[in-house]
Amino acid sequence: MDLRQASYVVAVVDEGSFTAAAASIPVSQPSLSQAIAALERELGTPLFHRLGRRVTLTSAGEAFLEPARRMLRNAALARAAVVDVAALESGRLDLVSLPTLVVEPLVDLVGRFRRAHPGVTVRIAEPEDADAVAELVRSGACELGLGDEPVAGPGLAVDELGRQAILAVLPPGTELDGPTLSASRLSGFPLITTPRGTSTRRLLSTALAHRGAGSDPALGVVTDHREAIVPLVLAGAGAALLPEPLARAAAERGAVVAPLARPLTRPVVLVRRAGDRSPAAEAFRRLALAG
Amino acid sequence: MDLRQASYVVAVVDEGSFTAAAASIPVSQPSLSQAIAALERELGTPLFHRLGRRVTLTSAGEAFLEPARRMLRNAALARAAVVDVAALESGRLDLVSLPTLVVEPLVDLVGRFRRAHPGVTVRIAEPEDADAVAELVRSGACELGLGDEPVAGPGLAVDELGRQAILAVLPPGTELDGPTLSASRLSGFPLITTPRGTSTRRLLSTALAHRGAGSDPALGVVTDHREAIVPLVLAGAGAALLPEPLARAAAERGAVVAPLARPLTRPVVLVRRAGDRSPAAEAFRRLALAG
DNA sequence: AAGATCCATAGGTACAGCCTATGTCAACGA
DNA sequence: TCGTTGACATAGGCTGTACCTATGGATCTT
Repeated sequence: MDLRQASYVVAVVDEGSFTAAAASIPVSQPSLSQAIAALERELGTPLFHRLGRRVTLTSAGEAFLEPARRMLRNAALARAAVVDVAALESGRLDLVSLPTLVVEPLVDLVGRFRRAHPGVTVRIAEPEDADAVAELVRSGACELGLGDEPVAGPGLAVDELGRQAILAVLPPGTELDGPTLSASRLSGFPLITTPRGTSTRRLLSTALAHRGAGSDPALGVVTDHREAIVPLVLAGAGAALLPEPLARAAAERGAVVAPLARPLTRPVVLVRRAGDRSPAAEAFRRLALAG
Repeated sequence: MDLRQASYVVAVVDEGSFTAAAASIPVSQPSLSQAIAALERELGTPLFHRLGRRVTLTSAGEAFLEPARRMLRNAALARAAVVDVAALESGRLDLVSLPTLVVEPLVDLVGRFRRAHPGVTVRIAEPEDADAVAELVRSGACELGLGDEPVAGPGLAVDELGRQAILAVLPPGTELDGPTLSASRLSGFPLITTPRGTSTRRLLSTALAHRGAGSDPALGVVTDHREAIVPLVLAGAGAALLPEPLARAAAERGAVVAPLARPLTRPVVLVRRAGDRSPAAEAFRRLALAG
């Protein structure tokens, strides 16, 4: 017996005739006939009734069919399992992440992934703006994206990994009149943020939105240099809204940090193409979902 | 991929080395090396770490192993299923049965078996005496035996198919003094039976045993011609003890039939060799156990 | 350091699978 | 009724591959 012979038998059953089966494999009809005849000779009994121009399974053929299908399925499984493992031992995983999510949680995830699969090179792309995360994933330029919006476009799927609190970061020495900061008090500060379209800027707009529709915050500094925001706050240039991990780091450098009176959080989501199932991407996703 | 290649991989894992695996298959060591190398080339990744004089599975090999084992198991299953079916479409089933069990239940079982498996020739042997049923099965001369004793000798296994009532069969016109017949009343009749060693004779001895140890019944006629017993009773030559199916038939021909005061039954058992599993015998056994 | 052991490689032979061409038989249509 | 069509079987030739023996190279042991 042979995987080839078994697959020929299955093909004949599925296609209904030797000729159609041979065409579907593809192999010549005589080759298929001979292979099945050899199998029948080996097993000592016919698997098909030849009825002139029709064939049907004998009872022996019926008995053969299901184990043969399982055998072929397991052959495919064995092959796929090996290929998957091999793909996790070499290859590349392209990620894209909002800048504010790189330090937390991305670096930890990448670290753990690299330790589990040292053969896989990880590349982390930087998006042009907040919408570019989903766009890079959609286009296939990156396999997975880390963002803060559950963008459920066609062909995209998202997993929420958790939520981050958004905190106000104020100049050193700022006096607080309570454990939290009202939005109006916040807008009393000159605000430091990044240009329109960035996720940091969108956070700010969201936080101040209830003050009045369409009114822009009073901006103190707008900069492309994200890494300058905390130093600017420390230098007294104004206040900023930052995700908790960045805000905590600023607090250690002397900034005054406080939650907003109306607590603000944002989701951390992993974006992927719905159809894609590359082993490396799948392993990364499982790792991210596990914690 | 190939059943052959997969079995080579499994053999290497089980034997611990290429050389030992090759010896166990058997195939030459270079052939096995080449076959595995070809498989690794096809899959695109090594399945074994070659560590000088030891080999261990790679992670790809680990992933390959279990599906491969299932695949091979299903291949064996497919082959066995076909062979089993084929054996039920041609071949022979040798049975042996006590004469008193041939009419009931054997003929019905054989009838149903033949209808289900018309290609299988059934041969029914006649035992020399009651012990010969088990002996013919033990020796392999017959595959299955129908008897009335749960003989659990070494290598033999039995299934109880049910129990038969043993009834007294009395000459026409006999007056009964109740719904049952006492053993002493029975032994008042001259008794008709078969020679020592037969199951019919043993039944008689069992029924009368409680009257007194060792005492033989008062025998009227002892005959090898089992089919003569009922006519002899009808002719007034004496009484007999017969299993219910035979007794009922005698009653229709005029005999007076009554159960014993101390009800007597015998088991109907199917005897087989413990190890044997011929498809025909197994099919017959299932049919018998199903009722 | 030499021997033993194990896997890989090389070279050659035989078999097995595939192909094209053709034969045979059953169903269908004129 | 007879030819046509469609489907499986058979024949012959070719190629690839699985097998073998012989040998090489590396590692562990004595």
